[in-house]
Amino acid sequence: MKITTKSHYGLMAMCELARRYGQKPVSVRQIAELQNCSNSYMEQIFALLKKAGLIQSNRGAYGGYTLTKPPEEISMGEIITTLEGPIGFTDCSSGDESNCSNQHNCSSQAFWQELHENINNFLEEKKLSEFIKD
Amino acid sequence: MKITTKSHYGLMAMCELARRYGQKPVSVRQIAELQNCSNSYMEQIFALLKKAGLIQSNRGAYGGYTLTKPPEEISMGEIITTLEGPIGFTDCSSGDESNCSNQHNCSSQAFWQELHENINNFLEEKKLSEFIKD
DNA sequence: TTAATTCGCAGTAATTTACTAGGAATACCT
DNA sequence: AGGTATTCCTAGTAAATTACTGCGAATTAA
Repeated sequence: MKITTKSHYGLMAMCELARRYGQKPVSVRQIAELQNCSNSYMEQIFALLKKAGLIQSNRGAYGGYTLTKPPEEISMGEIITTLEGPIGFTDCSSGDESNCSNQHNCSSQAFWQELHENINNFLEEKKLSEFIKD
Repeated sequence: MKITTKSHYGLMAMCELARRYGQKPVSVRQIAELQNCSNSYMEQIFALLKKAGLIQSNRGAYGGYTLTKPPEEISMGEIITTLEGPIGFTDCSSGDESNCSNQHNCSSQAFWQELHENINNFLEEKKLSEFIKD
């Protein structure tokens, strides 16, 4: 149970955008430099966040990215699932039991479902605004 | 944020052992068959669980594995971290900030730590006994 | 002694991660 | 109009991890 660098970089980037919410767009380059990350890789992360509707872009010189809504309205769940993919633990934990080879005796699927819900609830309640420094 | 098949199989196996707690040892083969999993692979999973002290083995014919303590005293956290490795999200989330390239502005590490704690607490409180069928 | 089992180690194919690279499209500024 | 800074798009790739397979030795109950 690890998270990938995409979430790591991506969340830091979202925090930076949140710090500058309401100001001019921030370029990928600025944020990539701040995090010792290559432009290309950071671009891909921003593309995911944009596709999910969390940020919007301005192309061309002096362009960059801004949040689409205030940091109070962005949940950590939105960010993490965008970057990490849906939080699923087993085939059965998401409701589809058809792939479960041990349907009759399997009591562990109930656990995966509870864990799933616990994490999702936590992530939905936590908002980006709670993690802005200064 | 996915779990691996090791946890999937391993937890099911632990549930089976829990169902038969106090009875004769259960062989790897029996459990592997139940789950459409190869003996070899299941053996490796059992080896991890044994190394962690969660189960004990009896070698030779009519041997197998049994839980080392009652299912009420085995937390899901013990099982999951044994099979999945320690639940760590970033270098900084575990307290060591030395690898964090953006120490000064980084407010996201606080979040990883909170998530970490949330999951760990959940896993520590949940006991294997809650997920025994019949 | 035989059969059933754990134990231990080696190897490997498939998948995922974590990038790198290059160029096209767009928009601001002079 | 031209130069520069940016997003956008796609392809490729090395390294790591996952999910196994296979073999053979050690052990033990019957």
